[in-house]
Amino acid sequence: MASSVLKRDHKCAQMNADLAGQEVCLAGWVNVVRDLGGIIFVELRDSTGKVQLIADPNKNKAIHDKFVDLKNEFVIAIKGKVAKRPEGTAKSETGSGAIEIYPDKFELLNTCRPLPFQLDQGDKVDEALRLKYRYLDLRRPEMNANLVMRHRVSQAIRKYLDHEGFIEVETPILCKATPEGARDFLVPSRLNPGNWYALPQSPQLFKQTLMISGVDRYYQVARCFRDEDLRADRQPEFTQIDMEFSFVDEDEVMRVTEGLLVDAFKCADIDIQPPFQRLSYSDAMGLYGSDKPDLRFDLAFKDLTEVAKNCQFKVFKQVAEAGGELKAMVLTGRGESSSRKQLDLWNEYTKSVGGKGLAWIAFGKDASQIRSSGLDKHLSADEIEKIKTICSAQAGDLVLMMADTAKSVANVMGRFRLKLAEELNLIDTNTHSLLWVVDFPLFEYDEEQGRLMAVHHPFTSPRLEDLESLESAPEKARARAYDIVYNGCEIGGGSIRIHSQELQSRAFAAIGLDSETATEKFGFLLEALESGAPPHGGIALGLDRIIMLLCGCKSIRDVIAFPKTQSGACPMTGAPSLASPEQLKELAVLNEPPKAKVAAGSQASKSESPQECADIAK
RNA sequence: GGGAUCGUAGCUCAGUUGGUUAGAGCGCCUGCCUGUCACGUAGGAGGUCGCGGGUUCGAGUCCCGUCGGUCCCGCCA
Repeated sequence: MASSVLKRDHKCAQMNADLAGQEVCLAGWVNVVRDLGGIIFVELRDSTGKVQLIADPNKNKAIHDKFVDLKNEFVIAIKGKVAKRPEGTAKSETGSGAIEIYPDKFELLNTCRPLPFQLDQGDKVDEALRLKYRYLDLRRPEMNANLVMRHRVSQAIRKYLDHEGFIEVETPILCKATPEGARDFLVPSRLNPGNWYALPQSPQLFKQTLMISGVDRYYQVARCFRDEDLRADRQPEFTQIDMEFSFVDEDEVMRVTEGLLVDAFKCADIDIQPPFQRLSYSDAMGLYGSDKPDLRFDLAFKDLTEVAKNCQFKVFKQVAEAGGELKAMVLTGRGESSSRKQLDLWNEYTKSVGGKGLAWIAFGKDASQIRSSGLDKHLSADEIEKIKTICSAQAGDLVLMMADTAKSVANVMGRFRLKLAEELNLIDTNTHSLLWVVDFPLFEYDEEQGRLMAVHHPFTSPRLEDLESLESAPEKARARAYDIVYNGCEIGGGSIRIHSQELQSRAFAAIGLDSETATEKFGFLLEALESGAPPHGGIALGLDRIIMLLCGCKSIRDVIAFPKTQSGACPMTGAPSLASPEQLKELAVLNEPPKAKVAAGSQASKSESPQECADIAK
């Protein structure tokens, strides 16, 4: 087909009644054809919107003859006069719905085969199919809008960071594997047989190095790679807004991040007010059972451990004496309306997520009316009154309680809190809750590996007052780390780094990284720290998640142009696929005989014999 | 690694206790229709019930396995 003769001079969204009488040239896709037998209406869609074209056989026979053959998703260009729609036929008062176009020139730029799914039903179509034909999926205005939102936010962020004195620096994709953290993606090195690059889990070490290089403030819209199992909000490759600052403290990192988010949220017409609330990790866990609490609703935990300690109810008392906790949530006004069946269901839920069970007291409107999970038999009236007081419960309220180890109470009640909020519709979707969670512990004991692990990463600075405990009680040391949480989602996190070689070595030692291994893995960093490293710190924001939330999507796949399925496959291209024996040989990669399992949609690889690949292993 | 759930026409789905020729809406094809905007209307084509095995006189339906999608746990500094 010849290239376009007609030259587009307008976009659909520019059409309005003010252009009536003017000649315009538009190009786009046929959204729908409504052929009434005589007159034909064609909806033209481009990246900005839709506009109605008319072919009237009495007015322009030639155009009508061509419009008869149009089908959905044909690509056309037209030139014609804009006309205000006749009285009573306008679709909207303003914009392109108020006008229609009578083309007098027409060019068919491309046809379109019958498609595997209808674009106007895209939101209902199986996601595997959408991914296989992603170009069609993205053609849908809703998906297109997500891409535009992502672009706008990225632009706003770049502009903001430029103003704040950041420069964008690109860091390598082919990196060195790191011992801590997620599983690495590995890339074989042809030039160094048997050696492997790792794809970066984040540009962490490079950005710290840049600070030592005298780059005052760095940022990057950085692709990161982690070979872990996928979730609705996790892809094997994802994008971070990665930042690092020289000569900085927590307050400045937070100020800059807050300003950045203000500008980003503005792209979605959401106004947020800095400074954001700050909550310590221990308060977050103690009050909400989560290190990323959703504060759009309350349901904060009340601590009843004192009551448990002194009561005669064995279940409570034993837990309290063993160092555990008794905690409660109060459901206002649900004392009478919550049925036994409902409470049983909740009890079952808490058990299903690892809890030991739910105790409850329902206070009736009349003070003498109390229902409970048998607690009135084990607790004195005095103790029940005490519970009521500590919980600030009123007549008609329901108190839900759990006794267990602190860790289990936080975990189970934290989840239960979210379930209740959703089930009872306690979340006001118009509120936007942003908060900082601070004072994370520096290390956490890992049962599996039998050693301490860095909670954030091993370059995180301890709080100055906790320096001593690095050796004496490392699990008590708090980190100069911070997470940013939006509506219960972690959208970013960072820390002030260690900038002294001596302290960095102590931190490595605390997680059992001996100096030999540390030197092998991070020798360059330790050397760099000795070479005039400025104090520095930074943060990384999860761009995919932020865009997902701003777009109101349930999965980051909807805001990533070409995402992967839960098994890490790309149904459109067929990645990953088997490598040829020649490739493997050249890369000096021996492979196990594959079990003939081929990733979804992997057409290219189907023709290859797994046995062939196995042969060169010998 | 584990749990849950889904897989029937191009798409979205229905399909009873296992029982005749597997249905609907949309899309597609062929007509008719001059102000539609989910256009209307008449007709037509279109099925490896994901795949393999089993039970049964008989399987879309029951059982086992397997592949794929999604959600979750583990995992993700």
